[in-house]
Amino acid sequence: MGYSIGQAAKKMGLTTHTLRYYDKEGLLPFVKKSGSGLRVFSDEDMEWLVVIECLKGTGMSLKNIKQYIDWCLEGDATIDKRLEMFKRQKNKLEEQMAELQKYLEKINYKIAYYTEASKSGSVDAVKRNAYLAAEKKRIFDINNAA
Amino acid sequence: MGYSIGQAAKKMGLTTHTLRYYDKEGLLPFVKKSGSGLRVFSDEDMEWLVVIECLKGTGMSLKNIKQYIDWCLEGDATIDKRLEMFKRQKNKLEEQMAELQKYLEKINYKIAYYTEASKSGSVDAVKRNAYLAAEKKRIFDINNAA
DNA sequence: ATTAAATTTAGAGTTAACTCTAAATATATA
DNA sequence: TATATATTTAGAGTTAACTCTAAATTTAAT
Repeated sequence: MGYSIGQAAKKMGLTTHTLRYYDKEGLLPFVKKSGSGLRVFSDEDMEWLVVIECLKGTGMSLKNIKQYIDWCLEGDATIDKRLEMFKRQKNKLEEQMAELQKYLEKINYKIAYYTEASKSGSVDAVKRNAYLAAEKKRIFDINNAA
Repeated sequence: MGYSIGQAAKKMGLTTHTLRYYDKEGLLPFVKKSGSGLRVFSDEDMEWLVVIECLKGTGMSLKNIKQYIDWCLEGDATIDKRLEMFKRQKNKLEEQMAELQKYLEKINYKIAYYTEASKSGSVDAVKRNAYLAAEKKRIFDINNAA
């Protein structure tokens, strides 16, 4: 009915070192210890880890994640702060996704460029390809609108 | 017809310190110096910076970015290596985008959860909301299929 | 009951990517 | 031409997030 730190780490794709580090940093105040002092992760604890992973994966620092967890411990008085935090994180995430979309366009250009270069065995010919030159200007020119 | 390091930094949203650091790490072998030793960034150099930013923004280490730049300096013999590198980076990027999409679902759940909690002034009532409980199980349960 | 594997702690060490400093030189502004 | 601002270098310092170690204790496997 509970997971050892090793089992929890495996489920989350983390190391036990990392989980103990998170605990030391105050990110896992909800994880209980057994009579002999071993950490026992419940299913609910695993859900906390999923939230931590989500915030970390969207670029939040461990310090700010701890802030959120502290607000949770404080109770209902912090509900609006937590709501605002997730709204801000959603905005940040949507900006990240838009940024990645632009990176994808650049990488697709490079793949097209090097695919042509590979065919002809040289980049010189590709530099005279009008379509790729126009795409390059559109996608990479720093003086275009951001 | 060329940018100073300060102008280049401003255009890229970086600091001059960072550009000099990149240069020291071998990422900017193409940037020329003026007669008196000042770096002069051409438009083409700015395009290199855009590529570096793209690779960095999609999670490539500066060390691996340098590897790519070294291949470019080596010439046509490395075209296929460069093509494969961008294909790998595209795969990585698509995985990242899928991951962010999943994070967005989690954050949207949290916003729905705390919006309800904010209305009632307490999280307790929300925990009895059947729809949110089902969504929580679907979105956060570690034992569901990844 | 042995043995092997996992866990505990405190604390030291590592890594990547900056970030800053100081003193000298160069460039732009009034 | 003064003065202010920008740039140069080498090298030191910082930060976040791990990552590892060692010695003791606990748990699981035979």
